[in-house]
Amino acid sequence: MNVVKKLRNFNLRPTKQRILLAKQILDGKNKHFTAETIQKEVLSNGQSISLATIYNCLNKFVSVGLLKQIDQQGEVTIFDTNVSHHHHFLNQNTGELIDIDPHEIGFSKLPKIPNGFESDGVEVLIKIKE
Amino acid sequence: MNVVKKLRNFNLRPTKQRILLAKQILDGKNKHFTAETIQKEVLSNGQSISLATIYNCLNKFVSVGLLKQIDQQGEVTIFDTNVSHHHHFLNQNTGELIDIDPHEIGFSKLPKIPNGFESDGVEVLIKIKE
DNA sequence: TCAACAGGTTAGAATAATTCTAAACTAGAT
DNA sequence: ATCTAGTTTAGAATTATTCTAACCTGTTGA
Ligand SMILES: [Mn+2]
Ligand SMILES: [Mn+2]
Ligand SMILES: [Zn+2]
Ligand SMILES: [Zn+2]
Repeated sequence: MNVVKKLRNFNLRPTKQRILLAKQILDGKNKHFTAETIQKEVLSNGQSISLATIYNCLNKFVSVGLLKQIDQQGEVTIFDTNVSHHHHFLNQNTGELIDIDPHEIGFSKLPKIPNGFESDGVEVLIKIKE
Repeated sequence: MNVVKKLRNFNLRPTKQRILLAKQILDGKNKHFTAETIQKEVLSNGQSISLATIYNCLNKFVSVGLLKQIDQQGEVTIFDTNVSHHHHFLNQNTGELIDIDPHEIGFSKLPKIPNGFESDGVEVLIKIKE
């Protein structure tokens, strides 16, 4: 079981629930999802897991770097399986996020970071509409 | 009363509450604030206004373009009196936003907008920490 | 001028995403 | 097999925001 190994690599006990979630979301494909949508997927798969556990697990996954958390527009937190540095299109009609490879964006000018601070990442959001 | 004129310009009835808020936030200085922080300011000024009204007014102000709404990190909505196109530093230590003039950022490369869509704005967020 | 009404305000209830509580369970070590 | 720290869970709590529905007020035009 590959997923168990991955969890162990991140010092996470491979519990039934974490394995279930990891199989669901860490399958190599990049996804954006919410806690609720994941629960629906799991339930419609005939399996079950509490929402509290999903939040516990997803937050844990984020804290070890298995997921990224994206807070944006409105009130639901979106999780992102693409933990490498990248940017997003935001489809304003649907709320859907689409990854943008960092190589597709180049800067010719950037502001100086305020004194006493250091940069902790630059995120570009390109809002699009039909 | 300048504020009344401004409200009228935006087809907003200059009610007591809107005038109070407009004086508080549309004083020419660029600010980022939440509904709660505005209420605290108003109350500590000896005046009073309900939170529902603050939300009603701020949302109205946003819908006519007097304010911008910024949803970011967590659950409180931040309003921005700078309605012109600009970017932000996000102080990760405090959650504070700092405006970045669009002239301070230049792009040497941007991705092509997906077919059937058009760009509706590019927002850069530079996360900083001490 | 002022009645009429569309639009605005408000307290408090409702909603909804997320976190907390505290009791039951389990993975992994010895 | 036993122990323990870590995990899961149902349901309660929290909290930002919106809704409800009754009351109020700015504006207008007779
Ligand atoms: Mn909102
Ligand atoms: Mn959160
Ligand atoms: Zn992404
Ligand atoms: Zn700003």
